[in-house]
Amino acid sequence: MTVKNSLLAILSQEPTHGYGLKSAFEETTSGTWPLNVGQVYQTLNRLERDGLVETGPVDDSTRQTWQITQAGRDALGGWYGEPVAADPPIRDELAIKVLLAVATDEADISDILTTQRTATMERIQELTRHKRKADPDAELPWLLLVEALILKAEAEVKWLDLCEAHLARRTKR
Amino acid sequence: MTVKNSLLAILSQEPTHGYGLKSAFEETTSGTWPLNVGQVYQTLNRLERDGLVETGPVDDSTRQTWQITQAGRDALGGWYGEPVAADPPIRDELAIKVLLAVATDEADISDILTTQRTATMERIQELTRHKRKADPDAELPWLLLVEALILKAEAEVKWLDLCEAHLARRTKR
DNA sequence: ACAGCCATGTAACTTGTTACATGATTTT
DNA sequence: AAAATCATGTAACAAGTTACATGGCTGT
Repeated sequence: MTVKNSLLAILSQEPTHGYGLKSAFEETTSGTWPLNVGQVYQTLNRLERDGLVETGPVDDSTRQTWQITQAGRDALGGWYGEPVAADPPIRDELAIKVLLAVATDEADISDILTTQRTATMERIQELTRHKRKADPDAELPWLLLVEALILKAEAEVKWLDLCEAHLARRTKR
Repeated sequence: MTVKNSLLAILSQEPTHGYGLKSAFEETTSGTWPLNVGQVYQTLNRLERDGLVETGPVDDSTRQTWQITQAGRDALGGWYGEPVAADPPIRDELAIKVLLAVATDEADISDILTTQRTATMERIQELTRHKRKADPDAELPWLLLVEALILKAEAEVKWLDLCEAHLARRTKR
């Protein structure tokens, strides 16, 4: 749903052609989430099928633009109005992996935790470098995004530490 | 990939029949992530197609079991050995939503942040109740899971606060 | 007898994604 | 002239998910 709603959000501003949607999405997310153009056209067809967008005027007499319909605006309003779903929480690959490793008594559980922590801490370092370089006036979206990624990564490291503590405690007895 | 690898992890212990895989997965994740049985059979067919599992003996002379192949063990080892992918980071619906709202100058950006924070804080309260009730000896996986969800939710709230601070600062000038 | 769970399986569908074919325009 | 980017579109596939059909077993 994320890609669909994102395209609707961009189209809610002005009619846009396919490639323009790709560019706008990647600009807005500062290149963090690349979007294959092919997927834009696929998604537009699906949105049209569902009556959320329709073809608009041809700009420069070459490019086909798409525009949002009222149903599309309603759907977008619904997306903005509802908190992101947390029930059931979205599948957390790391949590599932660790829980399965614990449940199946996978020998290398400690290795798994260490490997993940190393990777995540390196990531935090890199993100922090980006954050220091970011200009909060000119690049507010980029800064917000970097901060989101850092906070997520930090939460992950905290959890990995908790896991180790629990497991060490369990092994001892 | 998560469901596929999860089934491999369970099968790495012992051959299991379809419904047993569903039960084992839900038990391991303490019911947090329900798994439709139909999906188990679908996934088993795909794993068989890829040579990662094969049909095993029929237990009780009624139920068809499945067992992991060497290729399956290799794939599972790869999953355990690699940190979960962070490049590009997995799509964060909330971050994308907020960034798009900022970029398109969506009027209700403050509402979006408030709605999300309210929902997430309620979630934290509920999770904290679960955490207090959990017995760390008998229910270690459940406790770990609850802690993961709490840490994630807390990071989300922190980020929402940061967003508001940045936006307030921007509006002022 | 009936409800509820255990159990298997298939069909259909959604979302996301990549690979490919094709060509115009722009930059070097 | 070559390379890069802009631009559109289709085919095919991967992964997740639901709905449905079907029947056995178990406890009340």
